[in-house]
Amino acid sequence: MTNPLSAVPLYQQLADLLAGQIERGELRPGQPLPSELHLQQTYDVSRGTVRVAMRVLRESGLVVTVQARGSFVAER
Amino acid sequence: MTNPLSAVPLYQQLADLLAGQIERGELRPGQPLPSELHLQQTYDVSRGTVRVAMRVLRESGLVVTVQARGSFVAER
DNA sequence: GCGGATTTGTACGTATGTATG
DNA sequence: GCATACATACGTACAAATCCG
Repeated sequence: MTNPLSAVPLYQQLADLLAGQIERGELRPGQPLPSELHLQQTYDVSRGTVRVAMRVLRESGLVVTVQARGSFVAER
Repeated sequence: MTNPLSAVPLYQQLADLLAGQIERGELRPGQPLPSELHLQQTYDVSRGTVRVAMRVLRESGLVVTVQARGSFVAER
């Protein structure tokens, strides 16, 4: 899914991919995103890359993360 | 200098420490901060921890980072 | 209330790429 | 070409918080 050879960093590709799912309503407000482990296995990237992608999404206000619970699509 | 046993994360302690130097004028606008390598050796933390601290400072608008040049105290 | 499983948080290390001087 | 410095990406380990039986 993600392309390691692209000039776009993997973490950005993953963030874009998830942002797209949110914007298209495939992931709805309040709904949990897949866990870091799930994302890392699904897209074959390291957990660190997943975490950076999640940070990008948090900074753009798309998701909210709670320790030991998960990340959720932000309301509104 | 930083305290690994504190409840405050190392990266936050380092960010606070550098922010203090900036706010006290020990580091002035436009002036470069020590390199990641220097900071990691000076405070005996990993480069990853230094990078997270620098990210905190960037997000708070205190510093500006330029790849291959360094991080600088933000103007104003 | 306890213990284990799950999930995110912190911290470390290493390797390689990119840009600057 | 070489050295320096930040960027990306991988890995590991353990801590902290939550959830569930």
